[in-house]
Amino acid sequence: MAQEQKTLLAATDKLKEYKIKNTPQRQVILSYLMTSHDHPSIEMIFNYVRGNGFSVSLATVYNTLQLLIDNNLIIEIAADSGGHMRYDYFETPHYHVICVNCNKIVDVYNDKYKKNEEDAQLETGFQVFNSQYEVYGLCPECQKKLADNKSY
Amino acid sequence: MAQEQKTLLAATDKLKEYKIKNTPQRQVILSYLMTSHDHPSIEMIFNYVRGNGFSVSLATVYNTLQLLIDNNLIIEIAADSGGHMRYDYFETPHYHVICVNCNKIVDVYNDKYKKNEEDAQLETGFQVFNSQYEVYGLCPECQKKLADNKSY
DNA sequence: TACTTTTCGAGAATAGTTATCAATTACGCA
DNA sequence: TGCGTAATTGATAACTATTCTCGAAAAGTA
Repeated sequence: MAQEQKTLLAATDKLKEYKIKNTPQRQVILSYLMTSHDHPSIEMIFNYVRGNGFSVSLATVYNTLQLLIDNNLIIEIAADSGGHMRYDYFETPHYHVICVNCNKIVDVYNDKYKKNEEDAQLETGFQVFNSQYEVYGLCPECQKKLADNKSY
Repeated sequence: MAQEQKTLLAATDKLKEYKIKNTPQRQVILSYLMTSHDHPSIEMIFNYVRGNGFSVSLATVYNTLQLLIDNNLIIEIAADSGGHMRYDYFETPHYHVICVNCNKIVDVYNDKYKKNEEDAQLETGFQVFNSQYEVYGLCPECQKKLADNKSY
């Protein structure tokens, strides 16, 4: 069986598990998020779905993403400059290191930051569901690029 | 001297310290962010400045906030539902606990989460400038409100 | 005080997101 | 297996947050 179909099935299972009505659009969007590591934007998702031969509208992409967020299956990342939100499947806790120059997003699979959730709960009385950590800096490539430009 | 004037002076000093050209609009916006703890939105800032007898346009609010962000004086918080960005003076490291129901934002002054910056730097080779941590949950009031609604 | 440069601001332009609603589809149930 | 109901889809319109434009005004410097 092709890898592509396997992930479609995995996405279908997830949708069932969360009692989300199973449509082709949702399968493709979720399977894309489950397998890709490129933290796609709305536009990338829209193009991906159409590129794979499924019909879809922007409205459906927005609706589906909101649904997946509400079910805590994916998270939204504010990748500042450019102003485009990015989306990420969030089964395994990890945090994001974001380049302020080129907007690249790198995953770090380390859930130490999650430990603060308990503190937050104790401190504020909130019932905590989730937490996110983002680190901002310059990626190695942009460090080099900017250093080269300066040494004129 | 009135408290209000003191914070205006404090804001002026900050602007000088960061070599940002000193204008009434910038003074008022920065002093508002330095003293208020309500993580205001663009609109709230706009209204505050006009409400205090200063002329300002939305464009200026946007420009000023971007300038302050670029100088790492303030940070932008994505307070999801509603889609309005919120702004916060960021001299003392702290993180934000956000109610997913009413969008209230509570500060927790604890910089443990900042320790992950070193990890991130080692792991990714990024030159790290800053990091942010957000916790999502239900505030005590909304917990109560929702519990009451369910027990009909 | 005069000069140069930067900033301000009103409104136009843009772009991301949400709303609308008829046609279609999914899925529980007999 | 097929029917009926409720949910979803999608093209487009509407909306709204943000950015752009550019002449006027103000800030900082000598």
